[in-house]
Amino acid sequence: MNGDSFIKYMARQSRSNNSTRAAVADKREAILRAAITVFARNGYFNSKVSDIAGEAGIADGTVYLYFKSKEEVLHSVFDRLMEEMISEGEKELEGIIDADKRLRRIAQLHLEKLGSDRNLAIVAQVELRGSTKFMEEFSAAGFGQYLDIIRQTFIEGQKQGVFRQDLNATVCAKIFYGALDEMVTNWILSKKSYALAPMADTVMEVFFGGVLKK
Amino acid sequence: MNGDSFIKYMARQSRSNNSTRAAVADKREAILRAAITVFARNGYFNSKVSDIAGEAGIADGTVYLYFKSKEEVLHSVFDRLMEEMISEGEKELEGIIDADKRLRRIAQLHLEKLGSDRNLAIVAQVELRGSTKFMEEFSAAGFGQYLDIIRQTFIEGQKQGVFRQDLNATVCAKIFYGALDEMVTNWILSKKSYALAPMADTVMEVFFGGVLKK
Amino acid sequence: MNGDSFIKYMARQSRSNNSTRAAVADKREAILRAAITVFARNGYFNSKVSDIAGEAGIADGTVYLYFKSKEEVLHSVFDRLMEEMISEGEKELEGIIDADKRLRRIAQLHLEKLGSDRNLAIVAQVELRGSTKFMEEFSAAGFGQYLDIIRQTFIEGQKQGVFRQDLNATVCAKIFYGALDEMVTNWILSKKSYALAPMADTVMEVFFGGVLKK
Amino acid sequence: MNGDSFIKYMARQSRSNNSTRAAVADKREAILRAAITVFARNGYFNSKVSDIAGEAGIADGTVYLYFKSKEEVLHSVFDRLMEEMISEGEKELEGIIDADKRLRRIAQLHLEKLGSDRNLAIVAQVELRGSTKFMEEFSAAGFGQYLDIIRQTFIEGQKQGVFRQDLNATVCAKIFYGALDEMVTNWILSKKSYALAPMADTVMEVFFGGVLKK
DNA sequence: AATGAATGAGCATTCATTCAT
DNA sequence: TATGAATGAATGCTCATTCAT
Repeated sequence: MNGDSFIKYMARQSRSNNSTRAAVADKREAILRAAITVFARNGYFNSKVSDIAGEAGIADGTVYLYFKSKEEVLHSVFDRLMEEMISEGEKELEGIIDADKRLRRIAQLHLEKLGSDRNLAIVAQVELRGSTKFMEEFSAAGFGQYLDIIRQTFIEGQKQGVFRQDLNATVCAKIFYGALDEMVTNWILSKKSYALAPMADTVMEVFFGGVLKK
Repeated sequence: MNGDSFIKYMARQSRSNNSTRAAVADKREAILRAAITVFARNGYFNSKVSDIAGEAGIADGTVYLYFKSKEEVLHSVFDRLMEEMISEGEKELEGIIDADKRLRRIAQLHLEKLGSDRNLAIVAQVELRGSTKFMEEFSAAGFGQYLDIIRQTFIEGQKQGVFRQDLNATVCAKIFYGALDEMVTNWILSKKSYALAPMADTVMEVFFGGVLKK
Repeated sequence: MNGDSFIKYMARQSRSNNSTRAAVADKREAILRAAITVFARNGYFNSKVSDIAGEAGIADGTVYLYFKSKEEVLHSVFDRLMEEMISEGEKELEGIIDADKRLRRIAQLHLEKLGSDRNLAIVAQVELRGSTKFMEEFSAAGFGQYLDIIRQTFIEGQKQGVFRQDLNATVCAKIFYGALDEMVTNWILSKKSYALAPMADTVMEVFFGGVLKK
Repeated sequence: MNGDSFIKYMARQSRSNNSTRAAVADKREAILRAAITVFARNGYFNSKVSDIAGEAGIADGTVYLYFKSKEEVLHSVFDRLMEEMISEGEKELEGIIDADKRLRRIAQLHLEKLGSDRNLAIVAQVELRGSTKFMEEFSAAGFGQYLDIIRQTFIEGQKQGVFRQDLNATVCAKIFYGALDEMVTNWILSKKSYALAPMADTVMEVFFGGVLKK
């Protein structure tokens, strides 16, 4: 005995092919966006699942239809961010051949991306680091890949003869990333409001030419 | 008023001045050390007060004789670290006049300090950032001071004519700190075991001279 | 926007209006009844929230869906009792005009009400007094109102010419209430089992006529 | 090897006969007084042993040299009060033969005693009732004895022909006590400041003559 | 799929009591 | 006797997760 009405039956039919998948993605997306807002506001550990659900305008239980746990929500935020940064980066870097120009473009993209969404930046910089376990086990993949892109670009530059060959590419990649990262962290914590993206230029200036007077 | 003998009175005084105060400091110290170990292992939020007490070999309640709350333990870890880094730094830098040499020494000290205590480094890098609130409200003082020392040194170098005057000192300080910070973070997360301190050289090499081939 | 059928929507509505509200009231009620039992058995401070939950046959956390805290449970017990005694009293006294008959009816109702639920009486007599704060801040309203009804009735009797006009109404109301109260307290503490309500007659006899032989 | 000084030794000797016992009684007394103050302020369950010790100007542990537990302190407060009221009462009533005069004197003494020490009254009225267990198990003896003195006096009055013989002495004793008790309770809770003792007259007036107009 | 009431494991903190000094 | 640092059992409350509807 199925109590469903005809109307509901039709509605389910119409949903089942295209729109279902899209709707699912939409709601997942909405939850992730809500999570970023909430995590940025209170931190991961101080955020309740019900806060996320409330922010997303859904019931608490619904979160569990799209994510296995609160932790998985956090991982998904990170995964999506890394995925986006890498894929967007690849697209943007497609035509750029010179390693120095590629590196400069990476710096710009990095700061543009995080500078355009303060909440996302907060979660990325602060919350995602709130757990050694997380850093070790989960972020490894995405983050390592990101750092590797920088490293490969640096090596390419060394081959191209633009970058000094006496420097360790891995360490240089870290320095480069660390410098950018610090720009973001300070931007988040700053009480003043300023654009993040333009700082890419100064970073590149120093990274390329150093601070010593010649 | 008090039936105690003079000798006994003096003994008690001397105890309460020397050994008691020392004992109190010792236990506080022991708790902090235990907390660093435990926080490094599980993260702040996943650490129980009873874990800290257990690690320190004391009863749960005893923690509260020395700290007001679990949170205060975390803050104390941070405060002590910043204090140490700043005071040790000041002592080490005393005789060094050249800004470039001072900066190099700061880099070395930073990596030596954190490189000598992996747990402390983990807490410093990972746990202390696990809370936006924490970063904003508490670390502000110590961390800001630390960054300012670097900035002042840089400005000094600009005056001395060693550093380029067209660069913004604040941004350069952040780049310098960010690069060092990333060395530490990667060192912590790395599965390989290597010395952290020597990386100061490469960082200085890049920070000073840049990566571009001349 | 919602794929639910109209029928289903209506069904849910009617459920949330009737049965849901009733169910909520039922569970609140069940918790209050459980609390009275538990408080009567062990006293407020020696009762655990889990005792109340256990007695009510629900999980610990469920108590907090209906009450903000353990303390609020106690207050609710008291509030409900005062409310009931006053509203039931007003209903019962409606047609009674003579002040002496009203007073007698109040005495009967008071002892009937508490005499019909030993646990409730225990909580009312013993637990609710276990805190000066409670007596001062919370019971003020209800208890004061109750005592005032007695006082007004006494004044009415003085106007009607049944009661001596040389007596202070407030003090007489307290004597009346105090006498009844002591009946209840002794009944609770007594190891013998006897009916409480009939004692109203003796109290009225003494209160009306005094103990002196004429 | 005993480190005690000669002075201390002599001091101990001088204390050991008379003054020791007195000193012990004094400190016990001081603790009880402190306890009354503290219990009156916060209630028994909300009072810490360290509060009592602090109020008495001694160390926490010292309380346990004079009392077995916090609960025993409460019982001692009660025991001493009952003892005092009964022994003082007996002394005061010694020469009084007429039962009505005895009863009037009891009422006066009761209100004088509690009216002279608000904190004691608070503890007696409010805190000592905060536990069914307490009322049942401990106060039984003292309180029962007190009520019995009233009852016996009433019976005496019936024999003397002053009191009506158709009334149950036990119930009358309770009414009498209940009326007095309520005077005290209201006095404690009242925000206005007034003398408690004079209310004995009104209580006797009503108890003896009743409220009905003749 | 969506709901949200119910669950119950988990934990920071308190405080009566002890005991070495 | 007196101290007060140390203990550790005890508990109110939270919140991630489940599941009947």
